[in-house]
Amino acid sequence: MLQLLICCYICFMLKAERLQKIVEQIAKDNKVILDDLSQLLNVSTDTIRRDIKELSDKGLLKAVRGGAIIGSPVHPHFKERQNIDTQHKKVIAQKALEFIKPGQVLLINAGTTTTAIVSTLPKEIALTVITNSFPIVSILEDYPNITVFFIGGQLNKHSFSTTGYETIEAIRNFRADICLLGICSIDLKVGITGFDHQESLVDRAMIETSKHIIALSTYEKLGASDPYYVCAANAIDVLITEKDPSLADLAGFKDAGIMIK
Amino acid sequence: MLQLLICCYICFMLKAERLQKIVEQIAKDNKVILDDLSQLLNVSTDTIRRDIKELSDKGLLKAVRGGAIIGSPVHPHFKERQNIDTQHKKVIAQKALEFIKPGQVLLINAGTTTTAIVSTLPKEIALTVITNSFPIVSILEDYPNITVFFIGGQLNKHSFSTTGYETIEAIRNFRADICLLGICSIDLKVGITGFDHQESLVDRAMIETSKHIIALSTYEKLGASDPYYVCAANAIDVLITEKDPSLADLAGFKDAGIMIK
DNA sequence: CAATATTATGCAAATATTTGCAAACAAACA
DNA sequence: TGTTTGTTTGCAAATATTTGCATAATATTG
Repeated sequence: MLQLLICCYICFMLKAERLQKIVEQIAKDNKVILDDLSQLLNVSTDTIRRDIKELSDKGLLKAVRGGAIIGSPVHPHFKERQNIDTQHKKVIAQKALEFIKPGQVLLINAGTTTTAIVSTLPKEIALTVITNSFPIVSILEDYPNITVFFIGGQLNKHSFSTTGYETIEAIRNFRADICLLGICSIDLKVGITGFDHQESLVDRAMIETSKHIIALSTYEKLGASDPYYVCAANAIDVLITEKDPSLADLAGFKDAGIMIK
Repeated sequence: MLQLLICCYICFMLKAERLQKIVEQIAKDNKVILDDLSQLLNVSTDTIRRDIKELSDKGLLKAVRGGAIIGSPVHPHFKERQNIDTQHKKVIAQKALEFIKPGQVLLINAGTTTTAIVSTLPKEIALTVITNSFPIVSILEDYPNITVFFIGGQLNKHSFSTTGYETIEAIRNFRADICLLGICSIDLKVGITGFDHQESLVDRAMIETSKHIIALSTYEKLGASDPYYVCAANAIDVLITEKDPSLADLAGFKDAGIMIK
């Protein structure tokens, strides 16, 4: 402890280093105290508070008055929401929210964009969410009015989701109002395609069992294509990107009967 | 207890921590006494009273005159349970390991004891694990040679697992070599019983579809009983506790044909 | 019913958090 | 090099929460 103190006192410390030390401390003691950290890391309590807020947003700990305590017993890896805070995804998430109404049944596939949407849902909203994504279920743990059905199957250690025969069979037992579909690529002619065969099959099953499909894609993925076919472009009802829907590039999708947001 | 006292007396304590300790105590003793807590946690009785009211509002306990008792037959939150009895759970985990051989198919239910076992598995072991526990699947993410099937169903926000019709149906599609069953209570006459109805049903389904059943229980749960029946005591093959298997109290189980470890 | 113990409420002091702001600093670019 | 842009950090005022105490209300017991 003294070593840590000396080290921190003498040498300059990167912000990332500080965050790491906070996470380490939480892992060790199950808690951190704001003032202690402030002294230990030689920064103001304001900074520590902001750090804790940041880590809390990522789901790595739980901010409480005066410090922070350990979050859920779910592995941090499942909760890492590092890549979802990008500006683009926030914009898409905001746009998607207006389609989601209390009481609906949502089917949500695994991906950083859909995870971003889920993490921006209002805390008290009442919904039924069906998903095969572990990060999404870890977020929804804290939503008291959301009933969550998790779709079982074989764990896919790369996408943090389940895939395979059991997953697809399980999906077919549901019927959702809206499918929120984070997609790899979409092209008017080729349709929606994906990078992972198993996930493509899951996406297809989700589409088939949902009344309305809302596809989520960053602008750069438009017109691209990947190895595995999911569905035709006009199988979707709404396409949300981070750009202005009146952009010329998007006209083709509109003509195909897809609502652009 | 003395340690707790000293700790609390010396070091500053977050409010959130205090609330956790109250819930832990409830989980352990089924009750808390207001004045005791006040002394133990070094705050006024008013504060404890407000704490109890807060927890009672959340449904984690039931406020009664002079303290609080265990609330509904809902388990305290997993988070608050995970630190209880850790030493015992480590011992049980070590004993359980000798039954697990490479190549086996394991069916594992949700609970802190089974989670402890999984986290002590050797990193390179090759297994197939079927589970409905989110903490367990999050641990197994890092095991390259373990194939994981996750059993879907409705998310149970208290136990971090899935339960319900879909879960039970999905379990019936598997056939496991070994079922690792963390249990609430076991009594020779009454059998194995549980606190949560849904989880009891899941446990039963797991038992029915496994060749060998290894039940895991801390010693204090022996001879106890809970509201929901799971199975007869002799339905299990092995019972592991943290105590020496030659203890007199355990003789009855041996006579019933259960191997004690 | 009276005596006693327990709980609820209002209040004020201490403490923590939020918010806006400005200085310091770093990265990108002409 | 200088300028711009964005991030990080500390400060301070406004706000909110927590806590213990005093007091009133309520429940328990004989």
